[in-house]
Amino acid sequence: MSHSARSALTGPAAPVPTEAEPRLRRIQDVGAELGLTARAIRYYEELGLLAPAARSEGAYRLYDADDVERLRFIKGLRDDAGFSLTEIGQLLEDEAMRARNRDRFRTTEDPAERRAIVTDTLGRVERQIESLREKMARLAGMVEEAEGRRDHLRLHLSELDAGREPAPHVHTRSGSRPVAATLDETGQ
Amino acid sequence: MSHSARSALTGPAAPVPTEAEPRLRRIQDVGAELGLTARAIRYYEELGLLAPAARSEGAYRLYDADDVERLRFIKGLRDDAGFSLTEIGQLLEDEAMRARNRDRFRTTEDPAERRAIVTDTLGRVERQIESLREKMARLAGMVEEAEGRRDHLRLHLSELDAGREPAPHVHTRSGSRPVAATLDETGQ
DNA sequence: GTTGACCTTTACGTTAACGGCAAGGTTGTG
DNA sequence: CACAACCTTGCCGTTAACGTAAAGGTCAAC
Repeated sequence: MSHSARSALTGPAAPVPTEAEPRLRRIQDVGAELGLTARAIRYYEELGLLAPAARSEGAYRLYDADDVERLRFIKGLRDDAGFSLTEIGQLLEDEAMRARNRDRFRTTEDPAERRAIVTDTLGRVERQIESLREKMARLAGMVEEAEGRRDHLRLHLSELDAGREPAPHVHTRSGSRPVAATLDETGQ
Repeated sequence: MSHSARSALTGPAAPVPTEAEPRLRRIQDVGAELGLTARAIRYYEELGLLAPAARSEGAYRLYDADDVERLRFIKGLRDDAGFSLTEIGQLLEDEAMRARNRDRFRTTEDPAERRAIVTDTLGRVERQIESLREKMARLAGMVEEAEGRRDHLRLHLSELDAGREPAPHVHTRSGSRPVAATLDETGQ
């Protein structure tokens, strides 16, 4: 029992996983998992969204689980939240500061300073949340509007099915009232 | 009572609002209200997101309230939901079909056909909602994650304020469990 | 120790979503 | 009618976010 097996699946290039080591992965491997190209990842590093990755002896970029998490976070901000890379940079700058704060926290004993650090970090996180919530709220507004149209159509349809003529067709344009309060979650 | 007044405010260029007419506005006017440049609006028309606008005798683009609504919708999809103009094109194609369906609906008497049309329209709206909800759900996930961090920090802070040392610092990395279930909506 | 898949940097190309300018036409007002 | 402030259609420029190709180095496996 020395080599054999798993070479059939992994091809001619794979980092050696010894014992309980940090588990470092190469760029394309990580990219494939996250749905990012190697170029995109390098670009993010170039923009400073990631710290310069660790390197192998031959200068290959190597990523650990934390790096992958950060990349996943970036991809989330981009795809899910629709932030630009510049905006993401802001949000991550806050994150970087949080990391630095953790260090500062550990290297001081002064309770007042510690409190200040945590308070600062808390503020950053809260602003991050605020930023996300704002987007969500506006998105929610659009969903509600669409749901209003949906409910109107459903009503219309049930009237048709009842064999009667459609209602006066109120033409509920540019409405801002809270439609569909009781019907919430009726779909699917 | 013939002219006078309102020329002091409106400057040397404004469409004449007679009686109860449709109220048509020029491109920059509309753009200013929506936070869009004239160029952007023309570009949207060029991409087919808007139907070619009505024109004045001198070929000026003229927009009515519906056009403005549609533009507001587009801007919402872009800024709030973060969709690309191409994606917006898809969503609006569905909307265009809905409009055509309204016409088809009015020009037929066959109840079966009418039902089919409404059903089709309903399907489109539901897909639109689905699309928005998907984005919202992922965004909500990110918010929850951030709220988890926030709550952790708050706890930490209150411990500091109590004069004690911080808790073991659980290092809750890459967590996927539903943090902060009971603490929901504690902020603001 | 040679291969083949992967990596490196460098650099130019591409697409989306407009910005900006030129050259000229239109409109409401004085 | 003259004027300022808008508008029109080109058309080229720009920024973001990568794609892609070149020229070469690395790495695990055979």
